[in-house]
Amino acid sequence: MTIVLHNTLTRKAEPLQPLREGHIGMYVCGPTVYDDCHIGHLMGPAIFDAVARWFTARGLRVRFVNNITDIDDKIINRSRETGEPWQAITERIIAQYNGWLKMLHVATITDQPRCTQYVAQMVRYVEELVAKGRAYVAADGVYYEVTRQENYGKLSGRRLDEMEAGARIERDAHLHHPADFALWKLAKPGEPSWPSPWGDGRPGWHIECSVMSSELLGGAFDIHGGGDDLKFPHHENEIAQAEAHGDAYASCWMHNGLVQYEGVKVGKSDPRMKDAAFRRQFMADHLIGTYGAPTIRFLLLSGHYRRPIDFGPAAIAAAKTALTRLLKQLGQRCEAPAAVADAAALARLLEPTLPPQADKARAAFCTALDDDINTGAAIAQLFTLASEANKAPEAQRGAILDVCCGLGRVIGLFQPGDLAALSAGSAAGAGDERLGQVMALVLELRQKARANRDFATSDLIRDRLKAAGITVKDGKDGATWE
RNA sequence: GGCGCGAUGGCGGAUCGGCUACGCAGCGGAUUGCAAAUCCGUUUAGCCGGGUUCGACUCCCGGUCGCGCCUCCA
Repeated sequence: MTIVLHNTLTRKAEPLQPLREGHIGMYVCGPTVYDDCHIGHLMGPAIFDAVARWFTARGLRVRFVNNITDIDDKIINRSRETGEPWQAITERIIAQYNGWLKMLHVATITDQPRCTQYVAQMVRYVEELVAKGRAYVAADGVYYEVTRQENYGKLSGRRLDEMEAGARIERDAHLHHPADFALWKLAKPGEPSWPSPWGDGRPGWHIECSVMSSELLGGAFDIHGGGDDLKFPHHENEIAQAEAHGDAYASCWMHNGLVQYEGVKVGKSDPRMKDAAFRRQFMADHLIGTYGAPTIRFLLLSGHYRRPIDFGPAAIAAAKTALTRLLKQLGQRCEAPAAVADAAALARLLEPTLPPQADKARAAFCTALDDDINTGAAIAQLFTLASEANKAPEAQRGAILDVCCGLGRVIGLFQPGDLAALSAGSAAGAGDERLGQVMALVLELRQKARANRDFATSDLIRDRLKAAGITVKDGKDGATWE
């Protein structure tokens, strides 16, 4: 077994070689908590949850750190605009964020450090950078000096002289170089602040990840993940700080593709975002409320993590249809409690003898995930397994579906309650008990009509209900509606 | 201007030097009183021009187009 991962730093696929035998330290940049969660915030955790789950199934012990930026200019500004205390904003959004992660079955995060909990360590870290002559104190804070670094820009593949030529970097009088960035920002009156040798203030954005990752995972760790948009400047600057500090930092960098709409990235300053209805399409509450959390997880995993994902309504609806079909076929076995699969659990799934085609699909599932966590190709094998189950003799069917369900669960699909979560969005009012009783009566009367071969009455009932937005389905165990 | 990524069937989206990806939609069939649902089967590919090769969607070179980053972003 060898897991191969694409490393952004080397731009090559490399075999995963844990720094510490049997263990993986993984750090994934989390959100700045100043506003309601959108799908971009959830993408990283969901994707890297699948990564962590696969590592676990392959016998590795994963420490998965996902930080929270809970102090930042945006938070301060929001508080000023709304009057809500900044701590109240961050607490509220963190609770919301964790709620969504739970619904998406993100279960592998082991640490969720907050920036404000590590300010003392950050101050110490910055002091060391200043002492080493890699940072300098200016009028409004402490800055990292990029020109003192040999290979600044190696992650994103850019050079300082080229960047200087770029028209979009504005010269700031007190910076030694336009690419220098803040390690510590001195507070203006009324702003939240922490003490430091340079005066009260708050940490810069990039320093928190360098500090928290090394605090929790050590100065050298296995994997650093995040959205593709963080490659520069955020991750580049993390590397810069860590190297100046004397740390090896992350061996492998993984970047997930970003949210798109009709082929174009949906970003913070996208002109389309000015339209409230457009913006709403990407909010977590809208997506999860409309399509169900399992659909969103499924969609996120149905391609390759490095590719962007288009969140057009048609694509999401297709994902929902496909997932619903699988879940229905798998049935009750998805409702059993599911733990994150370890090596023993995966071994149990690989053990049963299956018909050749199903066996091939099962093997292909693992191969796909070993190959840079190709969840899309892996999911395709789940469909193949489901299809093979239908073709197989009755006696083998259950065994194939058990394997299919089990494998899906390895990447966090097919969890208890998923099918219900999918229908919850569409069947408005289904939870109404009185409506349920009325419907039971209506269907009973219709059944009587059908028994008498009075199809005119039977169809009248069905058509009228259809017009009212209720679909009647005759199954072999009686009719159902939704 | 610099750096990087991509171009696959009606749509989304993988793999692979010769063998069905897969899903959605469509079509045909089974089932059904008729539908729905379900199941089975199935049509439609690989930007353009060169090259390597017995053979390329797959490798190499060139072009075209699209996208991302170079500023806040997950």
